[in-house]
Parts: sequence; structure tokens; C-alpha cells
Amino acid sequence: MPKDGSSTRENIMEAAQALVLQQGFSATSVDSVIAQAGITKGTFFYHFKSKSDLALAMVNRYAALDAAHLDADLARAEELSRDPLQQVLILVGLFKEELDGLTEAFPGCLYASFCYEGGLFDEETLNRINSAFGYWRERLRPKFEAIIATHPPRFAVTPDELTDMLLGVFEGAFILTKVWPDPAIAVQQLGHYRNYIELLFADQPEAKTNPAG
Amino acid sequence: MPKDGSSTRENIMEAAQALVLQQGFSATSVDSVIAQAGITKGTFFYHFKSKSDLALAMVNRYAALDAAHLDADLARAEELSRDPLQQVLILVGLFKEELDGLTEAFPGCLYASFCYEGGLFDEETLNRINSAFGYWRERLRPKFEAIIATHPPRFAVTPDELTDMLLGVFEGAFILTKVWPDPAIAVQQLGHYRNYIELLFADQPEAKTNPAG
DNA sequence: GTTTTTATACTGACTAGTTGGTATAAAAAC
DNA sequence: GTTTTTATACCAACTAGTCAGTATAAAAAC
Repeated sequence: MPKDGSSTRENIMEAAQALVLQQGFSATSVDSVIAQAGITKGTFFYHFKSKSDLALAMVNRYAALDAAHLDADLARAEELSRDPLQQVLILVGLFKEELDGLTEAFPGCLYASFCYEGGLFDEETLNRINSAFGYWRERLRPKFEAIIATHPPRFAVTPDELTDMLLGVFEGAFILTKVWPDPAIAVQQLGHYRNYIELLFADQPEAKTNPAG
Repeated sequence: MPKDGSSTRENIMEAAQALVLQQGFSATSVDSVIAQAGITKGTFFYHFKSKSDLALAMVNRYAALDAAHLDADLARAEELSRDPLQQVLILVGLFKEELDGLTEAFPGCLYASFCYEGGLFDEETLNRINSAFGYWRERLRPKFEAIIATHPPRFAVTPDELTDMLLGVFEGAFILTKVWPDPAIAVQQLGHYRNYIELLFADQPEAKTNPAG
């Protein structure tokens, strides 16, 4: 085999992601990417046929890592408890731990960055973001279905709404972190989401069943 | 055309905002703004000395409208109830109503759009976003302080965290809406925030005071 | 086992078009 | 007669993307 170009490709995407999270995709010129990655323009266009092609590759890579991350934490949660409610609470707890372990403020979410420049991207790239969010719904749907079935919620809720809220709290927390670069904020916000789930499905004081007769 | 330049200025900012929410600030060229606004380049640079100057003017305008909106809804909530907890619940309900009244999906938040291209803007522009978020904290702090004092929360919480969560749920909901352009999602998510506040501060079954003796 | 071929990986100068911004003169609006 | 707007032409810097050519090493030919 000749030289291994895959590490160069990774290097380019990593450099590009850091820049995009700082200043957006449009403001991230190919020249700035190659400077950050320490390569030349020819190399860039050897690996990506266009800047849009880079965008698609970036979101594919990000989504793959995201899904793998969710899978890993969900698997850990499933080993730590057999109860779906506890699994979800543990899952959120694991996310909190991971965010808490960061020394710097989390740099943001590529999905959100791309969404706010959505007009620039082709359908395939936007659909990839869509399916990434959909994967969270798919993974958490059976959990919330089981929870709702066994723990009557205090308010009417659907599984997908609760997954959306977890995603939304994440995304919102990242924006809050950009406004106030305090790494603690995202941890706090996830804590509130966990509080909500806990309160929503807290066992009611058992209503006296009234055995007829 | 009228001599009143302020309407032209407004027109430019409105056109720019629509474009920025679609494709971001960087991708929004001055040429595209003047095309959208139906004016010429000379007029643009008559009103704004640079594109950065437009950015600052846009965020100032957006923040002023945002604060006025919060003030108006909070005043309505204060007239509808004297209880701080009810006021906050009503406030969120008013936000829900307003989002529900929209026929199209809400186009997004200028703060978030600018945050994700934060590297492009000067300190003054970023500080304006910061102070806009700070204003929400200031307005809601006395409410949550009063609520916490009178309704012992089920979990330890601070006023600013709860305000942050409201802002975060908003921002998260706008991103969810960009992924799934369903106007109902933002309404649902605000509903969950309201649920949380309600559950968090729900009156406990009164603990029997044990009068000594 | 030397030569030749093939495929991948990379370089850096180059091009055609776009960017934000300026200049200027004249026409409208008030 | 001052303010606002139009119209057009212009600029230097930057943009994404191209291209001819180089480096390397495995594979194939002999």
C-alpha cells in the first residue's frame, strides 16, 4: 500500500470542525482549514472534491461519533440497572459526568452550527442531521415507552417529545455556554432535565384500590 | 421614496435578519442584503459604515424587541395573578400561545445564529448578546426567589439556573424546529418546561408539625 | 532481481469570480 | 438646501477550485 491518506483526511476534518464551531462554516475558508491542518490546497482537494463535500463528510463523521457515544453510554446504563427509568436517569448522569470532566467549556454542536447556516447545504447533508436526531428518538423510544407504561406520568407526554427535550436541553446548554463560557452550565442544565424526568415519573402515593364489596 | 431614512434602515435590518437566519451572517453578503431590501449599495453604506456595524445594529434591534416582548408578557402575567409561581407559569403559557399562533415554523434566534459565528464579531456585539441574556435573569430572578422562598423545591435549584433553562429550552426548541420544521415542537418543549416548574414547586402534602408536648 | 507500470498522496502556483468597501455625480424628497 | 437615494464604476483582498507535476511504494513484467 502507498501512503496512508486517511489520517490526513481525519486531520483536515478535525481542523475544519474546530474552525466551524468558532466562526461557522461559511467563514471557514479552505485556506484557513489548510493552514490549521498544516497541508496545502492541492491536498485538500485531493481528499474532498469540493467544500460542500467536506461539509457532508464532517457531518457524517460527527454523526457516527455521536451515535457511537450514545450507544456506549446507553449500554453502560443498561448494565447498571434493569429498570428503564433508572437507565434513562443514569444515562443523563453519564452525560453530566462527561461534561463535568471537561476543563474548558464545550465548544458546541456541529448540528446546531450547520442548522443555523442551513441555507448553504445540500439536501443530503441536512438529511444526515435529521437522521442523527432521529437515531436518538429511536434509541430512547422503547425506554420511554416502557417508563410511561409502568410509571404513570404526572402530565401527558410522548416518548419522542422527551427525547427531543433531552436534545433540546443539550443544544440550549451549548448556546448558553457560548454566551457565558462557564463549563458548569451544561452540567446544571442536564441536571434539571434529570430532575424533570424524575418528578414526572415519581411513584404516586398508591391510590387505595376499592375492592367492590 | 420618503426622506425618512429610519424606515430604510429598518428595511435593511429586517432583510438582513431574514437572510442571516437562513444562511448565517458570513454567507449573507452586502449585495444579497441590498437585493432583498430593494435598495442600492450606496444607500446601504450611507446607513451602515460597515458590515460589522450592521451586525451590531441588528443585535441591538433584536435585543430591544426581545426585552420589550419579555416586559410585555411579564406585565400581563403580573396582572393575571399575584402569585409569583402562577406568574411564571402564565408567562410560559403566553409564550406557548404566541408560538402556537404562528402558521410557519419559527425562523430561529438571532442570538444563537451569531453565537455560532461568534469568532466573527467584535466584543461590543457579543457583549450585547450577553446582556440580553442577563436581562432575562434580572427580570425573572425576583420571581424565582419568591417562589423558592414560599414553595420549597423538590430539588436544590437557583433562580438563574431556572431562567437559563427557559432560555435554553427556547434555543434548543428552535434548533429542533430547524431539524424538523414542525411549528408544534417549540410549543411542546415550552410545555415541558412549564411541567417541570410546576412539579418542582408543587405543594408537598403538609408534614405534620409536631407541637412539642 | 531489475525494470516498468500503476495507484495513491501531495505540492504550490494559477484562474475566474466574489467580497466588503469606496468614489462620484446626479436625482429626488423634504 | 440639506438629507436621502440612485446609479455606475472601481479596487484590493479574498474565494473556491484547477492543473501540471512530484514523491512514494506496491505490483507486474521480464
